Amino acid sequence: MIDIKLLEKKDESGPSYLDEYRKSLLNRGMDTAVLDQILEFNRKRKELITQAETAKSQQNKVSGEIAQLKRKGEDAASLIEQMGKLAGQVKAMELEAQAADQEVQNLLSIIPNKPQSSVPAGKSADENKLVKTVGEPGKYSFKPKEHGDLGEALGILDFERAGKVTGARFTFLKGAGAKLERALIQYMMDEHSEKHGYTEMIPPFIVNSQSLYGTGNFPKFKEDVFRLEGTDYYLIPTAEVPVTNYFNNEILNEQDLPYSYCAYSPCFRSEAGSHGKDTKGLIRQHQFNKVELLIFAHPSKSEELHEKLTSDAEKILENLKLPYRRMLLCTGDMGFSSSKTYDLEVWLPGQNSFREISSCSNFEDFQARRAQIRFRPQAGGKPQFVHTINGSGLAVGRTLIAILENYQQEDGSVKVPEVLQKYMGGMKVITKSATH
RNA sequence: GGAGAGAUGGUUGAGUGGUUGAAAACACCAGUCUUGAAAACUGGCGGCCCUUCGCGGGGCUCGAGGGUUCGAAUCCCUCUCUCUCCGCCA
Repeated sequence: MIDIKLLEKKDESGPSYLDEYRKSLLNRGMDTAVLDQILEFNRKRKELITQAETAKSQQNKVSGEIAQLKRKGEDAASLIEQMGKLAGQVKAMELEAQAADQEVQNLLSIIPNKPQSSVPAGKSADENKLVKTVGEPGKYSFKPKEHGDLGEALGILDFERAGKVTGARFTFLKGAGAKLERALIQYMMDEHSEKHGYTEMIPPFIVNSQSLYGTGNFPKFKEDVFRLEGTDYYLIPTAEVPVTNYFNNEILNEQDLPYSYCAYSPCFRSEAGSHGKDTKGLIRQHQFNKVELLIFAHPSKSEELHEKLTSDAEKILENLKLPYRRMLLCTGDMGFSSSKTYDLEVWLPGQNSFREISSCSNFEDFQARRAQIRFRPQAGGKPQFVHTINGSGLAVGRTLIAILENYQQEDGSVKVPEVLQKYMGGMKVITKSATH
């Protein structure tokens, strides 16, 4: 949620927040008429509130007088009758004011965050900016295979049976594949909690609609999540949802910031609207594992901590010796709630391309405003919204893909990255004979 | 799933229809005292919204949402959550 007060603020000296926000909507390829509607509804809302509150003030005053009279044992019948009429009017005015407020909230909840000034304007992923490339794609004396073919041949991935048991976009991991997945989770959690200062967390994998609203998934992207029928429970699309809402409706102490968490969870996505996209292999599944990094930051520190969080995620790729690049997303490719996003893309020789493996965003106060997460400045001032930052550190399924494709050998076996070997019981190579 | 109890400010905890936004204590902040700290004393101390340049004024808020009433923390209804006992269960 963006701050409506900023939208209303006029700036004599330069372009106003409203002007800039309007421009950012255009950069995302969106219509800006909604802004005028919001401002108009808000003007109306204030007018109605003032009206209703004047009447209520009168009501409170006379109620007090009635109490006085009664206490003295005097007659208050005429005042009570008079108030009976006023009570009806007050109710009507309140309803009107509430309706206007609801309009404002509804419209406000479907407009995206305002990008930071360092975010390049652009319509699509083609206009994202390359920040850096780390590592060299390996040289192969043979044609590298895709992970799906490799995994099936090794007997560690089974797409067909998953299709039978559940449906498309699900997979069985088996033998060394299951072990590798587990090793990756373990390794990432250890690395972030022991070396990067995050507190481990395993959140609920099911949340209510309010939490999804808090992170910005609702109301606009309802169709992306799985709902448990007949309930207000939803399978989480990412640990970001439960963890961000961990502090919802709380006022934190300034000196306790930042709070940093690394959270493991499976993620469930309906992938509505992606029919026909990435149908092969593990790239786009309805269920996948992820280790998520999340920081509740002081506003003055959020940019710095966004950089740190992104580097922390990159460290995993570097330790696994996987070539990757960091992209700065342009306005058109950025998520709804984000003010700035870096994507980390890992090199996949089997597909001869870079694919997203982590997305690290600074949401500033956009989510905190929705979820009401604040801190009290030490000077005893008014509570302020914290900034939230999060990113995958990393998507485990896609990391497994990257390992299969980057570490494959001509005979179809796959070497185990050195840092993972101790988590794999010392296994150095995954071969077909190792599993059945 | 059955039976019961409960939800009040940062915390504990009073309060059952009329100056109760809410006693008290603790915590916290500021000041006095002190070389400093502690103790003691004094004062302050929820959040949101409308209005005002500011001082200030006003409204809402006692788990959430409705209702009764001139007036609700207090009465009624619905929901959520917590606790105890029983059943079931990894």
